Amino acid sequence: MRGPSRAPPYHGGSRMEHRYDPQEIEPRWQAVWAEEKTWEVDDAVLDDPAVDPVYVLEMLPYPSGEPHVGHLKNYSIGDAVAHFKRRQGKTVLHPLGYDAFGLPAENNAIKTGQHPRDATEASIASFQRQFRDWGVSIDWSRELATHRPEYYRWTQWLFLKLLAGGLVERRSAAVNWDPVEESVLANEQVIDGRGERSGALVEIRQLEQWFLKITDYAQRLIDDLDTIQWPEHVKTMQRNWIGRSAGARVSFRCEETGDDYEVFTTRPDTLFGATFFVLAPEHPDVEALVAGTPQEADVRAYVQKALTAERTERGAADKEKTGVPLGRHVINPVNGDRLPMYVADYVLMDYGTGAIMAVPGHDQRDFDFAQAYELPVKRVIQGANEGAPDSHLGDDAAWELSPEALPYIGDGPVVDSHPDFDGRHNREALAAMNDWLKSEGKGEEAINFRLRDWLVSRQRYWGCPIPVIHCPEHGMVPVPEDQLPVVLPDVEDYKPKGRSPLAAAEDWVNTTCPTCGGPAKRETDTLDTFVDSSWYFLRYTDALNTDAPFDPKVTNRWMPVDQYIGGVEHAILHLLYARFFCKALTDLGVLDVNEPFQNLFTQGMITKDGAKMSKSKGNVVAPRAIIDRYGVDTARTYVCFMGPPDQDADWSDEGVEGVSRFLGRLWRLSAEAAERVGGSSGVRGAARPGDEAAGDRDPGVAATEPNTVVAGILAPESPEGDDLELVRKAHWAIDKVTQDLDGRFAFNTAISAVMELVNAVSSRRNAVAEGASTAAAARAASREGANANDAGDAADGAGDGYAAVSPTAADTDAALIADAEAWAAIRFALTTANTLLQPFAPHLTAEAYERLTGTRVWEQPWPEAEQRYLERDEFELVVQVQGKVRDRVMAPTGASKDELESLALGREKLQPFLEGKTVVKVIVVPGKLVNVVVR
RNA sequence: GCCCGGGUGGCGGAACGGUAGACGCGGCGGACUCAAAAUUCGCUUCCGGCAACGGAGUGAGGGUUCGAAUCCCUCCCCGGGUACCA
Repeated sequence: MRGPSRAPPYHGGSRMEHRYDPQEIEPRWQAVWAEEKTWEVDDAVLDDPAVDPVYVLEMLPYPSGEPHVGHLKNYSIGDAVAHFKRRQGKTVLHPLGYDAFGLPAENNAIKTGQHPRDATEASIASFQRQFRDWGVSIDWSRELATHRPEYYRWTQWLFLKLLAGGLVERRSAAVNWDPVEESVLANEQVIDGRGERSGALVEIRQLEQWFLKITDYAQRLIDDLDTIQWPEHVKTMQRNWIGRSAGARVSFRCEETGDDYEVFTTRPDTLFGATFFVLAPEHPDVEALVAGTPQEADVRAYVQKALTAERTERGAADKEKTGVPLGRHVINPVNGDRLPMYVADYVLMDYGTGAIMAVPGHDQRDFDFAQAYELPVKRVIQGANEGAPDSHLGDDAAWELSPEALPYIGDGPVVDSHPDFDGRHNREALAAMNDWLKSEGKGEEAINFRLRDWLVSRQRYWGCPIPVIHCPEHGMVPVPEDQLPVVLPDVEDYKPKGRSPLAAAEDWVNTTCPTCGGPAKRETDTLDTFVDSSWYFLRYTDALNTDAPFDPKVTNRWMPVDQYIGGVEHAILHLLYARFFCKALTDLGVLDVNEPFQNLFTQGMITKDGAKMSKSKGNVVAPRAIIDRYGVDTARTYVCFMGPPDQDADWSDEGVEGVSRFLGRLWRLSAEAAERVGGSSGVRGAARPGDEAAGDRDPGVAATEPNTVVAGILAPESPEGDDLELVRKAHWAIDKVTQDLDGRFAFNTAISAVMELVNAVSSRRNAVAEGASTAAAARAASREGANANDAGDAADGAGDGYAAVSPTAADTDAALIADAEAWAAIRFALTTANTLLQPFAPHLTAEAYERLTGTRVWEQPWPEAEQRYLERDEFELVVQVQGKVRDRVMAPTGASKDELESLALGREKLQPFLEGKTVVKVIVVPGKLVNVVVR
């Protein structure tokens, strides 16, 4: 029936070669990449000015047990970006490491006695194994782990730089104490008054702690958000967290003691409305103010209660206002009013000055308090709709000035305040009031931030030791640089008992003072792990440097990270700290990186059955299980196909199945096409068992091989008919996928475009293989002027999927040629599909591409769509009446508006809708549609 | 409460202000097979109709426009962040 040299007919999986076997393919290509160190990049390339460095980075994973599907999604996205950039000619840095210090390993140690290092190293080994199995294109030569001395040595070094630069402070502070973890927590780690990890109610304690002065950078941390491309909601979260408020600071003098109390207010325009004054329970002067007075006992009792109250309770905005009078008074500097002083827990010590002027007329909280304690309420801002003297709107009830109208939070004219301001709009008067305050020496304009300094000390074992020595003579002495690292000692007992477990390591704690050589003790607190992860991305740029954390010449060239990818859960803490670190180190001359992450992509969470995955719910999807079953290409492609990658998506086993089917189809078609038309002889790369395909080619077909090279892909020279359509589809896919990948992260639609292409290939292939060669033959014959009827009949036969008649001998030659042309188009389309899918499924596409072309897909430049295949000489014109689609008709691409209009108006299908109506207007969108407006 | 997102078939989701529902899943029907699996072909928003076709339709209600899922206003629901921040 067919020529003896033909490849066996396609039977979908009947032959070994056609079976998609990811378990066989994937390790083979991973071995090639590992062997050739394909993804390693030498910093020396940076010396070449022609090199365009791109830094792609996923957030540092915390290694615990096995990686989960969130990691899979993270690296699937990041790796797609890295591959895409490489193939666009960039030199890509794509490293990986481990955030290895931290509480889970330590808590495990407390429970089991296993050294945290051992547990951590075991987890790292497991993570590393999986990441390698995932085929992620990582430069493993730069791998790091924050718990290793060769890394934390430089964490300590940087800490000392910050210390020398005045950005580290040790001070006694009211801190969040987690009674379960027996450790201090940063404000950011307290969620609803409970420890982030332990869930225990947090207590407030006064302790000596280490702080990094991030507040010095508050303004810059806000301002520079404008210079980076991050999701707007992440920027907003950071802005809110930093919480900049503009207002004024004003001093109130205590009538009885003569002491001044400064307050911060965002509403200096309501100063004249203050009717009382409140201190926070933690305010250091509270005790002294009432000492020896009749109020002392009540105040003490109240403060005691307030301080021990649970934070959740204290923090609730709808909580009833409570407080106690201090029996003291302050004088309002602007009008001499005598204001009673109170202590009340609705005033917080750690915002502003811990003291407020209370303006119940224009503040809800002050108003609530005033109501509860029957304090006077004074209006100093006129409501917009209230009591306007020049009212001309009649006797509307809203115009009445009623006590219910207070508190009035809005804006309006200033009243009953000061002759200079009364009658002016409050917002307008603000600046003048600030000036006036300043000239009168009563206060001044001020900015206040919600952001607090970063508390970095932890009374825990498994962290980076703070490299400081306490000497009885010289106080706090930094460990000299040449004595770094201060190595974390081994201890017997990991359980914190209100102090760091390190305190028990006596041999280690007792040391000598670097200044005087006398006996001294080491600092026993360790650093918050967020410190470790605030600079790791700098270390990658010069990971093997043993003389410094990094060489700024190298680091500055790689930085900033061009594309950072991770979960939104780090939107505030990690990202803010890392930004602060870079700014501080830049100011200290260590570095020149103002913003570390130029572009940020936050991936959505993968849920299962609509819920967050968790062991306790038993709804965890293990990447390992998916990969064992379907291969990693399927897993990676699926997580990118689930939906827009920045959105949450629910895991679907059927969805994975669908992607697996798609890859299988691409594989079989590619394998068959490679066999049909043959790959190039220059096969290199991974050897595969039973590889005989390369030498097993049809010489007849080889003669008609395409010879046009388009962006590294062999393309048919002048395809026709269905072949042309297929080639068009391939170029359409190139265009679509390129746009979707280029900064849009529209991976789901990119993959669906490749699916469309493969579906088109499949149709064409079936038409050709299933006896339709008859049709092709006839088509070829008809080009040579043969009988047109034959062509028609044959084409009909093809439409049914059967060859109605046996091809004649004369037909066979023509059929061979037509067949070869079809296969050339198919091969081109498949080559394109593979090259476009490579960022998602690097193993399958490497194998298929090599079979199809004899070259390595990852070494190929990203393809470019050719305009001539994107354009058509006809398009489907949509014809609307009153905006409703009534007809569609093919129209020439270049047609003028007039031509399109008359074409549309002449359509028969339109007539019923035009009958008895007058055409008022015709809208013509060239290349798109005609809309007829009738009346 | 405030600040961000988001509401589109049975499901995940596509749609520069211009054909709503690409692609995938699921479902239904067919081919192949002794049979099944795998593969493959077709149909699949809803309502009416054998069909051609017609009508409705993107959370609800209004508006702008020749034309709105898309832009504007009001409201409802869901998710996230934040919350006595003066």
